[in-house]
Amino acid sequence: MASMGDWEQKNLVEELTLGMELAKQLQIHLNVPSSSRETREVLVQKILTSYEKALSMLNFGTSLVGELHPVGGITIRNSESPPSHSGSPRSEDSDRDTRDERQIDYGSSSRKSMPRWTKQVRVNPGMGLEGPLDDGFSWRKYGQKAILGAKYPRGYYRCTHRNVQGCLATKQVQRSDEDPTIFEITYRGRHTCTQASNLLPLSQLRENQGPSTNITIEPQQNQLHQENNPHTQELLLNFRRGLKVMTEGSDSHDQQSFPTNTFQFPSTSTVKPENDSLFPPSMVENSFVGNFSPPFISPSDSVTNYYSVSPNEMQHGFGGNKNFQSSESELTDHIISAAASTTTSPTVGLDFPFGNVNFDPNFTFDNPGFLS
DNA sequence: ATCATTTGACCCTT
DNA sequence: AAGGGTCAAATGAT
Repeated sequence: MASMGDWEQKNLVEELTLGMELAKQLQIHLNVPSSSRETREVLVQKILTSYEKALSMLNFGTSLVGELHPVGGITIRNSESPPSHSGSPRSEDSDRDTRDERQIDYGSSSRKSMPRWTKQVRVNPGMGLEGPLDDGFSWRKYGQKAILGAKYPRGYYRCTHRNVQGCLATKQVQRSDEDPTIFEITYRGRHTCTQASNLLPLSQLRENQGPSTNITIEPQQNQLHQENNPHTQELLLNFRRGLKVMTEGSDSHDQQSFPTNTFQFPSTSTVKPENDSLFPPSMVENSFVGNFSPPFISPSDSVTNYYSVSPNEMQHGFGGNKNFQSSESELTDHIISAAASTTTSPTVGLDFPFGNVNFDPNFTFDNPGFLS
């Protein structure tokens, strides 16, 4: 992978270390009867966030694999093939997706070589999404264009910090005309902005490691002007609280290569609701898809993930899942799901190999083989 | 006043 | 040449 700056690497190590510490705490809490479930869930969320951030820093190959079965939550599907099989009718785009990104070149800044991956998000009709389920990144819309053969226009977003920090991450949101409840989101490029790591300041996290910590991954000031709806905040809070971690079928997948999966809904985003053509009010009251994107980028060339989102249920919980994609992208190792903390399993299943891992502060990610 | 979105024009890729 | 992607001025929102 491209050389990583010292600053970034240091942050990464810090993040991973923090995740480990949190995991240990969780382990302790699991054995303490007096520990509330909420506390545990908070820890889980922190862990997930921590690893999420680490992955984001790494621009590591994460892809959503497998299925999620929250109580009406989100279904995630991953596919290497164009998404037409799952509802998207626009083979042109899909073809292009698979065509352009045969080689990933993280070191190059050329647009062509930017990593790209696609996921699909389904929003069950009949309810509006309460708030911006976002990926922790701020997106700014810079264009919208009608696409040949598509009923709905495609929205173009870039990282808000493009100018300030030169972050080149972009995403496109395309609503499926066959199934208007499905939105195809294509991510491109890597977030180089510091936003990702600022979402959950380490200092803040560490201050809140006590038994009665509250959610700390709350919107930072830079987003306050954008989404002040208390209801929205509450929803996001619920998302976080509802996060559950489960693993499944995690037979023997190289656990040394971060078999973690995370999905987060940081309440930070500056993306506004889409216009009606893309996001009818009947479906989304607030921008959903516009904000719904994980802060990670898959190194695989064209990965399609499929989310089925039921906003009703999402009020109770949500979850996501992603895996590092090795050569076997079919693997469904770990599933992270979020479900209502009041309606689902009261326990958190954590099979992550957090055991006795220690991170060497001098560890270098240039280490050949680390990522392979 | 500042920042985000909209939208037509322009550029680039195929 | 056609279509997709981006730019940037106009407009809107805060």
